[in-house]
Amino acid sequence: MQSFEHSLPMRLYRALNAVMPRFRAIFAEFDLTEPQWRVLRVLWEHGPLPFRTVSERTLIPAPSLVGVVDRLAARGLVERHRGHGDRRLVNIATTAAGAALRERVLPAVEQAYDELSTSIEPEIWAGLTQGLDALAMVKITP
Amino acid sequence: MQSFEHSLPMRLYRALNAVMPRFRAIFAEFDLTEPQWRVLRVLWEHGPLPFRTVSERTLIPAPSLVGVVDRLAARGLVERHRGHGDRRLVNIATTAAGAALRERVLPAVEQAYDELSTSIEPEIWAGLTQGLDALAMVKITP
DNA sequence: GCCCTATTATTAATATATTAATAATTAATA
DNA sequence: TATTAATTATTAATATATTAATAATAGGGC
Repeated sequence: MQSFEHSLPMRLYRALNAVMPRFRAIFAEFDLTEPQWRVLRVLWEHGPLPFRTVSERTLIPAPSLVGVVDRLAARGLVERHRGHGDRRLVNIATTAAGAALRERVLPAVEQAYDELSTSIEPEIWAGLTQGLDALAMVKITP
Repeated sequence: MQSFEHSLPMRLYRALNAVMPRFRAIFAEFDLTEPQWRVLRVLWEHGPLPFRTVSERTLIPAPSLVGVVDRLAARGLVERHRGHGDRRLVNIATTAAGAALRERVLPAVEQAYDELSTSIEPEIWAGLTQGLDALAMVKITP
């Protein structure tokens, strides 16, 4: 029986456990959870997007995203707009308040990210991202 | 603004999203969730362990682990035993049924793991695990 | 135009994550 | 030894993940 703690999934989870608390502490300063941050982050980068696209780019499952958007909308940070052509679609867009939040949150997060990336040797970092991208392309053959 | 989707955390999440569904499908065949599997897995490997140790080795936060152990115990797969020396401690152990489950679950999981590891070039895999271990040691300086 | 199928967002039900608080016990220390 | 502090498991409250089901809409074939 191979060692559980040395398995690839546990290594992935440990890496996330080591890295994310630092970022979540920054999100919490602005009363944002990590999924809420992800939604704002993709909207800041790409502008208004269909619900489904937000789900795909944030990796937040659609049923979870419903509640995340609900809470962001309740705080006046994002808005839902029913699609004009296809009326099944719902577009998500930041409000003025949601857009303004960017100038306060992004710098702190980007600084933490810089500190993270500079704390790893460039060759290690490169091998890591290369391996992660290879994993992400693994064919799922159940 | 750096691309969100190319950030290291999102690469980690995408890698897990690509890899884990295959394993969760196997767990589900035996009516096990992933956290439930992790608890059984460490007990199979190490024998009875204190609650706190199970939490650390499975990476399941203590408050979550309470419910996970509750449900495994309700199904007769594990048991709680109050510590004899330090009566704050709670030891977790598999029952006979929990131990027997191992012979049915482990082979399927190990086969899937073998298929995963052989689907990645050995050098890529090595660079990946090296990078993940480096990340796991990153000092958290908030 | 009608019927069947597919897509989209949502709801429902259960399990887990996260943070803070708590009860029971143990250790430390004056 | 009496009291204070620290540790352990648990509870509570809220948010998210997961799977299945559902309502509304859209498309395709006839």
